[in-house]
Parts: sequence; structure tokens; C-alpha cells
Amino acid sequence: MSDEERVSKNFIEAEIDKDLSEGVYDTVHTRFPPEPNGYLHIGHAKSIILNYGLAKKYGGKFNMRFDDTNPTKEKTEFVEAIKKDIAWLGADWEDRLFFASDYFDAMYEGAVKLIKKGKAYVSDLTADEIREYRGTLTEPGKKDPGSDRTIEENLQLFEEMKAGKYPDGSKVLRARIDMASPNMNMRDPVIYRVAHMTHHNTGDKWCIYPMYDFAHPIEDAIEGITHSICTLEFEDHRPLYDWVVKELEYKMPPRQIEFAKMYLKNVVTGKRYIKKLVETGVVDGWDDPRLVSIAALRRRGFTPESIRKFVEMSGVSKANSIADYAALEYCIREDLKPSVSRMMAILDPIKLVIDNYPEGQVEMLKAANNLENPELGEREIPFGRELYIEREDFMEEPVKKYFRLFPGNEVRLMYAYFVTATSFEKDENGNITVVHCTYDPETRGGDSPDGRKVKGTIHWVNASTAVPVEVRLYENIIDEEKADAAGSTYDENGDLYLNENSLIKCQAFVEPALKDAKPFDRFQFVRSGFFCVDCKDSKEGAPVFNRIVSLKSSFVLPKA
RNA sequence: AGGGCUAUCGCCAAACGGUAAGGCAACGGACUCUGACUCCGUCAUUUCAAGGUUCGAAUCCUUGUAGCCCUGCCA
Repeated sequence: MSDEERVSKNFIEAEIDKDLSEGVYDTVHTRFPPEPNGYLHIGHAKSIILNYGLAKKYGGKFNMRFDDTNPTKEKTEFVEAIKKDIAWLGADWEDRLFFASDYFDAMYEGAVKLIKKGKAYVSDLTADEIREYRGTLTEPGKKDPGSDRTIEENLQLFEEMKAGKYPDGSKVLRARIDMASPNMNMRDPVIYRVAHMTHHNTGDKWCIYPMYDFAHPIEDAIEGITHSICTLEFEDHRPLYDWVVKELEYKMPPRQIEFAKMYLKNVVTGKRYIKKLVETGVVDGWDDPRLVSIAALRRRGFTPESIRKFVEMSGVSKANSIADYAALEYCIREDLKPSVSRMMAILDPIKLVIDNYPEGQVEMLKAANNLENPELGEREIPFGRELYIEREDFMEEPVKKYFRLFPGNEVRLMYAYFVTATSFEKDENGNITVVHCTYDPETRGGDSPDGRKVKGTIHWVNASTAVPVEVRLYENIIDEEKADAAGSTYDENGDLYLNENSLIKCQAFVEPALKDAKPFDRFQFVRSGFFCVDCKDSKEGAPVFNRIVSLKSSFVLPKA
């Protein structure tokens, strides 16, 4: 048995197995049904991957469907964005792209059928009155006066609603179920409302629109969905879902199964906060790399594979949960580790001058692109007398167990030579600006012929050929402490709130090969993390790098 | 006359009456031309609590406790 087969089934798969073995269904057909009223985020990704994965696993089908039954909130603009995100995640709906609005005729017929069965009636109550009549959580509701109407009356009234005879809010169609039900959803729910609105798909054809609870089961049934998977808050709606498919007499009614949404720790998810962040200019839109919309994750540099892995790793259950962002980070590292080139970039530079290296000379040195994956090949890097190294790679007075550069210490310049620090210069503020060293010409390539070892290896970029680029670090949405250090604040609910300090921009120096990096190219920068070329702000010859994730841990100076 | 759902390690999450998987995180140690990676090791005598049934309980029963959802003409 392989590791993969050993992974236990989640509870939805267990239910599907049961349905299949009992002959309730002979196939599995799932769907992802977003309302086109905004952008998709990591939470939706879970639903998409779950639904698509289930269909694939059981050799069934997966539908894409826009649940567009409320024209007041929906826009065509979102339809395209959502399709793009889902396709990017790898969920393939083939030729099955549907709109709930395509079924408005069938839904209308369904409503007429309910009226004819005496299971629905037209109400004249206002929205406020309906609320009053519905009762409370502990008191039963009251009978709607409209429920005494005859079938003929209801039929005519509903027809007139459809014909546009009544203004918005004046009449609704209600399902006749149980005004005393402890389940509020069953207290004669409204199933059709009047709304004189232009729909993004059907235009002005309709002025009555079905409600979610009535429309959704019909959509599922029409498409032959077997397992209608949704989130926990719809659990109380399941009796109504079942009521609709039963009263409408569908031969193979779909079945609703609910799972718990998953939240991520320390990320901004609330729509109104994001809106505020956009309005105040803290973020540059819904795809700002600090956010967790699918588009933001894509722009930041996450891969579809990493998100899929994250979802699979997280599992599915009915217990509310908040996942660690660290798990997402793990997934992207795992994906990128073997697949991207490992380049050298200096984010916080100081100069290293090799005093015994010939002035003006530049030589080319070979470097493996990824030592763990030889398929990625090699490249040549220019090397010269003056280099940039990381500020943290030199210490005037080394602390214990520091084995990088300090006066008198020998280290290896990665893929280059052994060097020994000799002296250094400071500016008027006492900051080190230049470190002087000598190199051992015998150690070209990074090994000493006499077998001498060095404890430290540091990375570098040749100063005369270095390319200055903008590098963006997003430290603070990952970890609470880092967020605090970066000056982020929290709202009254304790949710993390970003401010302008949440983004750190550095002017970094990179290898010349990186000058022509294209949007979405990904690299590992030695000891700095994984980076992706920004798709919005990069220009020809001047890539901007977003840090996707840091390496697991960076060197922290021990306390002196 | 409220109803529904959930509770297993810091975080996810298996276990379906047969004696607490796995992953993330964390912590040791080895290795290293990235203080990364990799490797090796540690990490729940106990499953929200208290009772009960049973040879045997995370699983069944009882009673509590805590959290989430529901009173849109939103989805």
C-alpha cells in the first residue's frame, strides 16, 4: 500500500462511498457555485479543490455554475475573474459552465407547480411584517393572511407578479411549510421576490427572482448533481433543500453535504477591512500580495500546486478551524524547493573589497542552478575585485558560534574563493560600509587544494555588474510578532489590520542574469527566501521581486 | 417552544467497541559550497467535564460545560 492510499478518507468521501454502495447514486457529480459578487479567496479554493477533487477521484463530473439569482449584487466583471481563478487552480469544468439564471424558466415552472399543489402562496406582507409574523427563536410564527388564498388566486397573482404588475417589495411567493417550525428556514420561506432590475445575464426579461433556498436545489437537480457540497451555515437549510426537491418530484434528487470553512491565522479576510485598506491606499487593490484572494496569492507567487497541497493537507471536517499560515508556507516551499533556480541577491548590502585581486579584472565562475536538481543546469556569474555582501554576514566583533566573516576569519564566497577579512571602514554614524579582505587564488570554485575547510559560506554579487532591483518583503501577515514589529495594528475584533509598514521595499543587488526575469518567474535567493517577479509593477529590464516566503529560518544573532 | 452543529497535542486531523495514525509547528542531534535543504530522534498513559454500561470506551448511555450557525424579499 502506498502512502497515498494509506491516507484515510474524509467524512464526505465516506458518505459518498455509502451512497454508491447503497445504490442511491451510480455516479458522482459535483459543482462549484459562486455568486459573481466579488473575488475568490483561499476559502473558496478549498471548496473548488474539494469539489473538483471528488469528481475526479470518483470518475465523475464537475460543473462550474454561477449562482446569479440576485441582480442587485452581481456583475459580469466578477464572472471573468472567477473563471480565471478557478482555471488557474486547475479545476476543469470542460464544457459545463452554467448560470443559475439559465434556469429561470424552469424555476418559474417549479413555483407554479408548488402553487398548484397548494404548497405555495402569494403574500402581501411587507418585509417588516414578514419578519414580525415569522416569530422569534423561541416563539412560533403567525399565519400569513395570504396563505388562505385559493390556488387559482395564487396562480393569477404570481402570473401578474411575473408580468410586472406589482412594484418591488409589494408581493412575494412563499412556500407553505410550517410557521411553527423550530427551524426558522421552514417558517414559510419566501421563494420569489419582485425586483425590477436589469440582470447581467437575462437583461430585463424578468422582474421576479427566485431566492437561494428555492433556486439552489433546482439548479443542482437540473444539472444532475449528486452531491451538493456547501459550508456549515447551510446545515439548517438542508430540510428546505430536501423539501424543494421532494415537492418538485425530481427522480434522482441531489443531496446536500456540509463541511466547515477554514480560516487562516493572521490574514485579513473581512471584505469591509479590505475595502478600507484599498480606499486608504494601504494595499493597491484586491490582488495586493499581502491579501489572500486567489488573485493576490497568484500575484505574490504561490503556485496552484502549493494551494492544492495545502487544501489536501488541511483535510475536511465539520469542526471550525483556523489553520496556521505556516502550513501554507510549508506547501509553497515544498513546491519551489526543487523546481526553481537558486540565485544570489544582496538585500542589505555592504561592500567587500578584495585587496589582492587584480584591479579591473572580471572573471566568470560556474554555479549550479539548483544543487538538488541537476536538471536545472548551470550558469556563469561574474566575479571581480569589489563585491556586495549582506550586512549581517560581517561582524566587527563576532558573537559565539558566529562563523561568517569577521576580522581574521576565512570564509567561502559561494562558488568563488576563500577570503579572509582584514579590515573594515565605517561611516560617520558608525555603520560599516566597506570590508577589506584578501583571497586565496588557489581556492577558485570554492574548494581548497590543501583540503583546508571553512565553517562559513556567504553569498555575494559582483559590484560592477550587479543589477539594482526592487525587492518587496511581506513579513507581517505571517506571524503576529513580526506583524507587531512591522507596526501593524488590530481592529476591535482582534483581526490583523495592515498598515503601510506591512510592506518593506528594499533596493537589492542581483546577478545580471536576473535582469531579464519575466512576470511570474520564480527564484530562490540564497538565504533570503523564494521570490516571484511581480506581474503588475515590473517593467522590461527592471523586474520587481515579491517575496513569496522566507526560508524556514534565517540566522539570528545569539544574544551577546 | 427554540433548533441545528461541533469538541482528540500549540495548529490541522485520523481512529466507526479491541487498547490514541499522519502532517504543520516546536525541540535535540548529524550532515552541509545556503546557519537553508536532507537525515535521525523527541513531542496526547489519554480524547471538554463528571458519572454509567462493558472483559475492554475517544467511540455507546446520562448529565453538564464551551464554541459556531439560524429570526434577509442575501448567497
